[in-house]
Amino acid sequence: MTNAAEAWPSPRATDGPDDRSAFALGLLLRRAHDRALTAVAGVLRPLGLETRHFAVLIALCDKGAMSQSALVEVTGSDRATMVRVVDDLERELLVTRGTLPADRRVRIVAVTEHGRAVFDRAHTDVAPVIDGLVAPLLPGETDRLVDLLTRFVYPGRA
Amino acid sequence: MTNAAEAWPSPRATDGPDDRSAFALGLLLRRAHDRALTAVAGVLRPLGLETRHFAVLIALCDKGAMSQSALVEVTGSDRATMVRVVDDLERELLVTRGTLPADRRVRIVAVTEHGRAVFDRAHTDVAPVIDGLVAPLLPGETDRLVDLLTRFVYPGRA
DNA sequence: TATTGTTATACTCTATAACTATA
DNA sequence: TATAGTTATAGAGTATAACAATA
Repeated sequence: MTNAAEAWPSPRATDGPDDRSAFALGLLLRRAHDRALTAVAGVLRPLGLETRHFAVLIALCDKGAMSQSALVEVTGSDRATMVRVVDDLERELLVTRGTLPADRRVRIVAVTEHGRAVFDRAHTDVAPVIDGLVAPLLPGETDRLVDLLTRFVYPGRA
Repeated sequence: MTNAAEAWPSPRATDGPDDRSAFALGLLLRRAHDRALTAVAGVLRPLGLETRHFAVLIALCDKGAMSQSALVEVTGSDRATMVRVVDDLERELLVTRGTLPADRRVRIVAVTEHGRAVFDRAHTDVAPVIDGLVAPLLPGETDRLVDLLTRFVYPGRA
């Protein structure tokens, strides 16, 4: 944190919570994501997980086994990355790769018991960090933020 | 960057606008940022700009000339990256690097007339895209989202 | 022909540290 | 000793395309 104010005669050379225009929305989203990523990644690291592994575990524990292509959709990553993420999880025995008889191209990824235990542990560790992240918001505003972001990300859905 | 065309619309991969828990906040922020980045970057590309160049131009046009370290603070990038971004902008004659007599280590970055013209053009082109991005939100909700994100990103400020 | 998953490769980004010139 | 800026480099992340198996 440098004292940008004395850097030049610009009245407010510090950064920009004052700029409320939608124009800064992209930058705002980047910083928000960065803040959340840093905090959550720090908690997951001791468990040997990265956020993308955690994202896959969330999907699997929340919605059940699904194909890798479905996981690609849910997490928004690409299929090449998903192969490596599932490789990692499989190596740690957190998930298994099964086959779908109806379509033998598809690999069904399912969480193991051990995987669910690790997820529960991660869940427990991450929860207070999330609470800390949203601490600047008033009660109810977190749900509001999640609601707005959800509708922003998934247009066309109610 | 993901190809939204492939990820959407999709048959029914059971993905997650239903999960409203704060747990998906990180993933939600990633997808939201990705969506905004893809859209804005597409508009800026014909102008020879990337979003980080645009972020610097926004700061300079909005708050006036400032040092590179101040730009690092505003944009949230690191100083090594900022050197290259300012290099790019300087090469295109969009900004100039000046010196601060009081501290000759500091390089004051100022937007040129040409730079401001390009910024205005970019601003004009990006505005409707932002409007399109926030179209799923009701009137007033965009300001609400920006407000919540701002307080999320800059805790400790009113 | 199209799609799922896989692999290999190339490219971009970022993080880091070393270096200068100033303070 | 500390800071602003610069440069070089290594590592991680991502995109791309080619490929095999299946539809």
